[in-house]
Amino acid sequence: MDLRDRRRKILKAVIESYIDTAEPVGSKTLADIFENAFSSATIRNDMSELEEMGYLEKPHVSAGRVPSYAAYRLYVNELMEKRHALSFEIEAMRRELENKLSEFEDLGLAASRIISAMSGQTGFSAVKTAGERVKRCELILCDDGHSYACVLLTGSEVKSRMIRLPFIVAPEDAAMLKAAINGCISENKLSLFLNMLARSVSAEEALFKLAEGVVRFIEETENESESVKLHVEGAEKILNMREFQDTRKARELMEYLSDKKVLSDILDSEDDTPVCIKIGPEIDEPRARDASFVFTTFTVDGARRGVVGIVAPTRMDYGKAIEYLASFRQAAKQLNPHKKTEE
Amino acid sequence: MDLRDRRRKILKAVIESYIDTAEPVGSKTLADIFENAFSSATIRNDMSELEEMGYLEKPHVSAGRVPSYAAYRLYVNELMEKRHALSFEIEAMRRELENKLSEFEDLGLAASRIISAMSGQTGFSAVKTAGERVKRCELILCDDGHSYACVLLTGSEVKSRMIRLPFIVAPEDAAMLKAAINGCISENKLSLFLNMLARSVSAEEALFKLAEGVVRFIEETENESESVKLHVEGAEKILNMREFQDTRKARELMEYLSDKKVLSDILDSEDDTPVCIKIGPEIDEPRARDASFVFTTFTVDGARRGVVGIVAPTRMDYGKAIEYLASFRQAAKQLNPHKKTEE
DNA sequence: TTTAGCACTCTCGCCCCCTGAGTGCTAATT
DNA sequence: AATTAGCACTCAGGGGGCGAGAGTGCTAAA
Repeated sequence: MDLRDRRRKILKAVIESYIDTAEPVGSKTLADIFENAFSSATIRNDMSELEEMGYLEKPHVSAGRVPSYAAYRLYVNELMEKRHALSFEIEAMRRELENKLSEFEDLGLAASRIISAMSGQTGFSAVKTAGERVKRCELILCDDGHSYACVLLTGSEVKSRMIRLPFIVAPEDAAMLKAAINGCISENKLSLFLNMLARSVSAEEALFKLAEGVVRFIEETENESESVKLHVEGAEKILNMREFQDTRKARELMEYLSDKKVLSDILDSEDDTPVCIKIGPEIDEPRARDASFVFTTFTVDGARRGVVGIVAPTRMDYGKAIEYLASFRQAAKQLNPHKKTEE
Repeated sequence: MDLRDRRRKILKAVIESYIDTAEPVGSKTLADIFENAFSSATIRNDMSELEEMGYLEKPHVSAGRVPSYAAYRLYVNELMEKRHALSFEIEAMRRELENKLSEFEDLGLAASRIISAMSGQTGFSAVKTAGERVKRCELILCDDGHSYACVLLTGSEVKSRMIRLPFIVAPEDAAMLKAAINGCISENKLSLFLNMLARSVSAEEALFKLAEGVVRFIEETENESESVKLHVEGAEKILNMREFQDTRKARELMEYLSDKKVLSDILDSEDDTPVCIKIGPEIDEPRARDASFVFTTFTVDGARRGVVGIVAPTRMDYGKAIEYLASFRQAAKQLNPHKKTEE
């Protein structure tokens, strides 16, 4: 039995036991786990070495050992057995995604709910609607005769809104308005157009109201598309965890999670691995010291991009989390009807 | 000084002091509040009467008194001084609502966020999109030449979705498809139509895919429209409160709040008062014993209806909560461009 | 290099006591 | 009859002391 190897085994066992029970792990417990292949004294020696190397910590002198953040990092990088997403899991995820997506329309909301429900942990998502411009608008007269459905097309999305008017606008006028607006969109002269229109018709007139509504909708859509939307779902789940029994810690984490600005910093730091892991202090934020974030980017329709992930105590089950997220990523890809799955 | 009157004053003072400090209130504190208009002994006598009447409770013998649920009920019904929504507050709320609404599009999400942010408490919302049928669909060819924006009109809403196709569908074919589908919508024969179509063209064909996409979108929209969507925002805020320092209580409440089914029960119980209040055990749910719900219905555009409210400990500031919600209600009404505000 | 044995340390739960806040009752006062 | 002063009583909460149990590090033997 190679010494290095035994130490790695011991470290792995400590981490896995701690993930499972949230209790510090003692030498005797470990000896049991290894069915006394080596004695508790041997294990004590190794553990004391591992402590010096910075992988283990003692809450106090007689409490067994707890993995350090460095240990978790080593664990996810090297020690952990990597499961890979099972096809039936991907399939379940895909169905769920399809359902929820039509139920919510909001991609981020759907993503965070699914991942939270499936993993039983707190889920989060950030979706940045890439800063796209509106390319074209359409106006559709509604059956009530005095409302128009305004439809905007960007490169990859449709958005629509009802514009209600106090009076009737003739379809011909609406058609003209549409043509005029579409003409101005490309040249970025919408507000100019609105000013011009204001001079030729009264501001009270329905046609003007319609124009105003359309222009505002376009502006809002373009502005919105630059923003990032964050969701946190199932926040109560992390409260069940041992480490957040301490009310102060729980509160601080909840606060951090609802602080959208800070959270988005983490997500910006995404690297190129499919599933990214941030362990405790790797996020530069004291309130998140005891939590880890596991997340992945995903695409739907090849265009709308997002980040979805799981927040849990640092002693979370990283293997499971990675598995769920990989499944989600795959599932989202399969939703895309006009591209083949690559990976 | 009429005795009845004094007792009411004392009860009011107990409640308000408790709302403020979350500490049981003793006779001496009260004597101070009344600037020794009556002695602590007198107050003790009255308090003991009030206790017998069920309005006050003792956590233990030497801890001062705490209002009972009945006391809060009496307070909101009779004792409390009713503030009314200030116009500048309504105005601020309206602006906020306009912003957020365009930012989120999701009415419920916007409502819960606004009310949570403004009140500094946990906010929630439930929006039922009244079970409306799709009346008409439109298809708009996108610039990429092989995607169609599918737009659905119900009586009061527009919904849109991009349908991407692997191949090109000729605009004439799309126009025909649209006409056919619109013909079938009113007679509820969509699935029949799809079957029929399947017989005349291959299921692989783009036209069929398009038809399928449209029909699915219609079905989803109609199903969705019967559902209720719930949001809870700023859940961490209630954790700051004294009464939820107890982790078990906090967890239970959070659990209850994320249990969408149960929460919707409360909301169904809305009565006809503009702002409805449910105090602790008035909700038949042990996990919510220590919380009160203050909520109101609102309408935007005269059509989309919802419920929005505040959850807080039973000792919340009911006056403020009511004020915020009344403001919100007003603000939502003013958003509606084609109806005059009535109230 | 591994293991058995042992003394040592520290947390945690328990009990006890003390203090302070607030009460209820009684008797005196208005 | 209503109010008030005075006093004995109760009880939660904090602090200190104590013992049990868990786990360690060290030493010496295998």
